Amino acid sequence: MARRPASASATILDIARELGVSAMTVSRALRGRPEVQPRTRERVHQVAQRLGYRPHRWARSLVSRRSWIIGIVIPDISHGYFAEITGGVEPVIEAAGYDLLLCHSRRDPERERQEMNMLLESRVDGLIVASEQPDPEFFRALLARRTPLVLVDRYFPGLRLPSVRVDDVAVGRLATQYLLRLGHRRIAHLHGPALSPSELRLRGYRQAMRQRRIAVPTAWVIGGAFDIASGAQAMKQLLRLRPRPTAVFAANDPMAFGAIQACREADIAVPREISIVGAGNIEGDHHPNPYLTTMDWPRMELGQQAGQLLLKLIAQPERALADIIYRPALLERQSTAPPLM
Amino acid sequence: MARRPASASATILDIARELGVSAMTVSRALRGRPEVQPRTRERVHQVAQRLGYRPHRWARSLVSRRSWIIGIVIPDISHGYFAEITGGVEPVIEAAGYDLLLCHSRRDPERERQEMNMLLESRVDGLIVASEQPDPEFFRALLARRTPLVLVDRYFPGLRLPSVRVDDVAVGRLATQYLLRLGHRRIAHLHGPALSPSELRLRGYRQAMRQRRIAVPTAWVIGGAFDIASGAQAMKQLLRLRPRPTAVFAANDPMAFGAIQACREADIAVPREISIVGAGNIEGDHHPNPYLTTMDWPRMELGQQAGQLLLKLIAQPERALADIIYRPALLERQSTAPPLM
DNA sequence: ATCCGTCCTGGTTACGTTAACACATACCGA
DNA sequence: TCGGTATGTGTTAACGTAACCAGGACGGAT
Repeated sequence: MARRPASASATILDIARELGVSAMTVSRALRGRPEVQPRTRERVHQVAQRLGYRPHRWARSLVSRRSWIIGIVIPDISHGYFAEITGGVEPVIEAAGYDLLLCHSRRDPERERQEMNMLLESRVDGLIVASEQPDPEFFRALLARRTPLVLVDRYFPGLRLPSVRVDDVAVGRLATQYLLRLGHRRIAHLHGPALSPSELRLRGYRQAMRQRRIAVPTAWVIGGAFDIASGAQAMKQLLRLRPRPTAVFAANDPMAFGAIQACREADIAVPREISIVGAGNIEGDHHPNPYLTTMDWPRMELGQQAGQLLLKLIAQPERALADIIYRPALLERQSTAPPLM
Repeated sequence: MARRPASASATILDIARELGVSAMTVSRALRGRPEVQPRTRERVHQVAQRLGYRPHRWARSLVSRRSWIIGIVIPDISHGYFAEITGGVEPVIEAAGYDLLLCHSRRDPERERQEMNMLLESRVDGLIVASEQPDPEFFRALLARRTPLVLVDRYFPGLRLPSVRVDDVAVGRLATQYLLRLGHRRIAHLHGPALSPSELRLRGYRQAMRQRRIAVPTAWVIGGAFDIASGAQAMKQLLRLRPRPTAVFAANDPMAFGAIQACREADIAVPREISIVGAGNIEGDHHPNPYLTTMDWPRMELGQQAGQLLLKLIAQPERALADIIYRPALLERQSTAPPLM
C-alpha cells in the first residue's frame, strides 16, 4: 500500500485519496480558491493538518514558472552597511509575496559569479546585486537573459543596468570640501578597490582639490581593500610622509577606523594632529562612542528603492528605468578639527 | 516552431532536439556521467554553451528528491556573533555540495516560525537553527517530520535535538568568579531574553555567588534584550542602587557596550569605579579599540561543528548524536579592575 | 554462424503541482 | 420543458529533469 517511505512528506494526492476527491480539488481548497464547496474545503484542511502537509515550493514553481524568490548578492553580510541595505530590501519584496535568498561574495569576484550562477539556476524572479566585479563582462552576458536585475551601491558605466546608489562623486567632493573649509590643505585620500564607489569618490576628492588649485602628489592617494586592516596599513604609510598630511578622507568607515587605529598606535592625536573623515556611517549604534565624522546617506532607503525598482522591472521587463541616486550629507562629529597651525 | 517565449531559458530538450539525440543523453552528458561517447558529450556541451543553458535546480531536486540546500536561521545577520557562526557553517556544507539558505528572525519568534516554514516548504535537506522560541513546542512538532536539524548556540531541555554550543553555565560562573577574584562583592548581572544562553549564564552567575555565600538581592539581576539599548537602559537602573554595585556581568557584549555607554553618560569611570564583563567577544576587529573584558569561545568552530553534525545526521538520520559543548575562556582586557576600596 | 558482453542511446515514467479544459449537476427564467 | 448559466469537481497534460529498463551496434570468443 504505502509506496512512499514513512519519512517523506504528504502530498495533495495523499489528501485526495484519503477523502476520495481529486488532487485538483485539494489543490484548489488549499490555495483558497473560491470554486470549492465550503464543506469540502473544511475537510481538506482537516486532513492536511492531520497529515502535516506542506506545499512543495519547487513543484509549484516548476509549473507556475515563477519561483517567488528574489536573490540578493552583497559583499559581506556582517558589514553593517550592507546589512542595512538588505534590511531595506526585505520588507518591500516580502510585502509583494517574495522571499529573499541572501548570498555574500566575501568580496571575491569569482565567488560572486558562483553565487549568481546558483541564483540563476534557482530561477530567481529577480536579482539585487552589490557587485564586486572589477569588469562588467559577466553582467553584459547576463543582460541577454533578461533576468530582472538591479544594482545597488554599484554602477557600471555603459551597461543598461538600473542602479540605486549614492552620488559617490558628491561623497568625495563634500568630504574634501569640508576638510578644506576647516583650513586643511595637505589632504590625503584612502581609496578602495576597483569598484564604482571607490573610483567616483576619488574623482570627487580630486575635483574638490582642483577647484582650490591644490596639486595632489601621488603619495597622497593610497589604496586599500575597504577593511580595517588595509586602512591601518595605508595610514601607516601616510604617516611617514614629510610634510605629513593634516587630514585624510577615507573612502569608507572601516578604513577610517583602521586609520584612527594606526594614528593611535603611532601616538598621533585624532583630531588634534590629524583629521579623519569616513563614509557610510556604519554601525552607528554598535559603537559605545560614535565619534567618527563621516558622510551619511540613507542605507535602508537605498535597499527599499532597489526592491521597489526590481518589482517594477519584474512587472514590466521592457520598461526603461532611470537610476536612483541619493544625495550624501556630512555628519560632523569628533574625528575632525582645524589643522594645528 | 518556437513554442516557448524568447525570454524563457533553454532546457535539455532544446539541446536534444538541436542535436537529434534524446534528452537523456543530454542529461547524462551535462552531469558528466561516463556512459556518453566523448564526441557526443563534446557536442552537447557546445550547444549548451551556445544556448546559454542552465540546469533547472528545482526540476532536478523534484525528481532526485534532494534540494542540496541547508537552511540556517539566526536571530540577526548583522550581529557579528552569528555572522561568525554562519561563516563557520558555510565552507563545511559547501564542501559537501550543499548551498546555504540564510534566514534571520530579527529576534521575533513568530517571524522565525514563518522562516522555518518557508524552509520546510523549500524542502531543505537540513536545518541549523539558533532559535528565539521561548517555548520548544514548535520544535517538538517538527521532530515528527524527521528533517535533520541541529541547534546552534541554543538548547531545549527535554527535546532530542542535537545542539552545538558553549557551556553557558561556565560562561556565567567563570565571569563572576573572575570578578570575585578581583575583590568585587556587589556584582550585578544583566541577563538576556528567555533563551537557554541567558538562563544558563544566570545560573552560572548564581552558582559563583552562592559558593562565596554572597546573597544576591533581586535588584542586582536585571533583564535586557541582548542589545545595546536595553543594556544601557538596565545599567541606568543599576546605577541608582545604593550601595551601588562595583561590577557587572553582562550576558552578552552588546549589552556590555550599552552598560559602558550608560556609565559614561553618568560620568562614572570604567573600570575605575565600575568593572564590566561581557560575553561573546564580538566584532573584535570592527572596534578601533578593543577593550571590553569578555568571555570568549570559538564562534567559527561552533558553526563548523554544527555543519559537520548536520551532515552526519543527513547521512544517518537514525543515529543517536551527542551534543557538542565548548569551554569558554576569560579574555581579560581593559573594562575590569579591582574595586575602589 | 552464433553467442555473449560492452558500450552507448532511447523510451517511458515519475517527481508534486497547477493550468486548461471538460463535464456533471442544480438552479433559473422563459 | 427547454436552454442557459452557475457551481463544483474531475481529467489530462504539462513544467524540466533523472531513474529505470530496454535495446541496438559492435567486437571478440566459441
